[in-house]
Amino acid sequence: MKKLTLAEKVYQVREDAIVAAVNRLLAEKGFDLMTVDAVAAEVGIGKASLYKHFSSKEDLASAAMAFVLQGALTHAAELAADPSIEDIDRLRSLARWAVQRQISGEMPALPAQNPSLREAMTRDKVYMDRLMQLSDQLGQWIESALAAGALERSLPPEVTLYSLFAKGCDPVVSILKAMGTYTDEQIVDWAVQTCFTGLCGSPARDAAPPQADAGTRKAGKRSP
Amino acid sequence: MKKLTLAEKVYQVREDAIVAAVNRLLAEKGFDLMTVDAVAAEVGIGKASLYKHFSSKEDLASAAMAFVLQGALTHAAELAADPSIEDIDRLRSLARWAVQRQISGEMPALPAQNPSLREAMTRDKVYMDRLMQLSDQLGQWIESALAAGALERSLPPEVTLYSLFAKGCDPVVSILKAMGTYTDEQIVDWAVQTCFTGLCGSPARDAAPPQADAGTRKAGKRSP
DNA sequence: GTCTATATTTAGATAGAC
DNA sequence: GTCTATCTAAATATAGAC
Repeated sequence: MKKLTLAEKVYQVREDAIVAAVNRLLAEKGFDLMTVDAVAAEVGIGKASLYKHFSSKEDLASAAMAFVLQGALTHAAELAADPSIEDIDRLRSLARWAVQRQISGEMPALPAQNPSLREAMTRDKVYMDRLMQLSDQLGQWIESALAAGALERSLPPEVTLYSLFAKGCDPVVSILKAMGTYTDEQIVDWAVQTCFTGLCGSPARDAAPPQADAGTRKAGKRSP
Repeated sequence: MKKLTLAEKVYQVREDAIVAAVNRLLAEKGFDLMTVDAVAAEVGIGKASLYKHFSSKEDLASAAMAFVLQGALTHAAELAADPSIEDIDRLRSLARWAVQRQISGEMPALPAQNPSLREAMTRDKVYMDRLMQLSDQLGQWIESALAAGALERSLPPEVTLYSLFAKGCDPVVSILKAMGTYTDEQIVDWAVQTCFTGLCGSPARDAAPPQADAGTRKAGKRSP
């Protein structure tokens, strides 16, 4: 680690504030509806100052995703450090982390169809490095969980990997959240559950408890 | 049914062509990157003529979704007419229909976060009627499948319903399709499979066949 | 490096002739 | 109803003073 001058520290702090603002706005509005003006306003700086840090709107989005990936890598490292956890549960925990981040409004929503955005992200070495690092880690856990019989054998590891990444932008989570009927915790549980055991659940399990949803609905919004 | 004059028929045919073009362009580019100019060019008419049929870009998108819902209702009616099918398989078939439509480039991609688009769609009576009709039909099948023990009891019917609708925009399908490694049919199978039995699969089942992926990869693109 | 003010571009929407 | 040509608004990006 290089020691930073005061000016560099100030610069870095501002840049972090920018990334945080972009992160929140991307989660709220998505890439296309987020304007650079709104980012500048949220940070409290002029728009021209923004362009001294990032040379395009696409670069802003890329930096936000790189930041999120940093968080994912940190969480993955914690999971890897605990030898008592099964690999399938490491995958589950990371999926849960992604869904929680989404439901708390901190997961950028990027349109996969935007070519200029894709190009900017593939050119971002920081983003790409972290993405590959995370993919590698997940890939190892997937292989291991497959060998242990904890994952469906007929699914290629790639399919499982992408399915896990996709949980970060599950539209069902947004819809349920917008309804306001259930607690965030309950929605996260369902999202992770449907990801790993599907809508049909585990046929091996016996009948669910009679009142499975007791205490899962928000107070004051119970349906008649 | 009212009898149409020739002029009305011509008008209707052109309108159908517009909806088809919008449908394809929405699937390819998504709402934000689809321009009205591109729609006019694809149909082969002037942009001003478009606005004689639809008064806004949002209305175009809404008409495209209403058209897709019409197709879903037709498929649902066919399933309902065959008494030999289990309700859980009706749900599966409809999910498969949606994924197939997506993978063949005929499923509009609409951003859920766009407020003006949401407003236009909720104001579109045709779209809303079909949406409710389909939701009702699916809701009945879900209740019935739940009673038969074919769906996980701990999941509220709403959650299952939205999860099925969400299969129409599953990003995993797009990613796998873009990779070019697998056949469309194989990708559809996996998408439906992960939806209903998840990444872990059914623990009750015995070991999968040794070479589960035989014949599922596209020719000439087999990995080393 | 930060700001105000401005340039440029793009795309949604419309006027008016036919 | 359809077309060409145009208007307008919004948003990305930049110039130039401090």
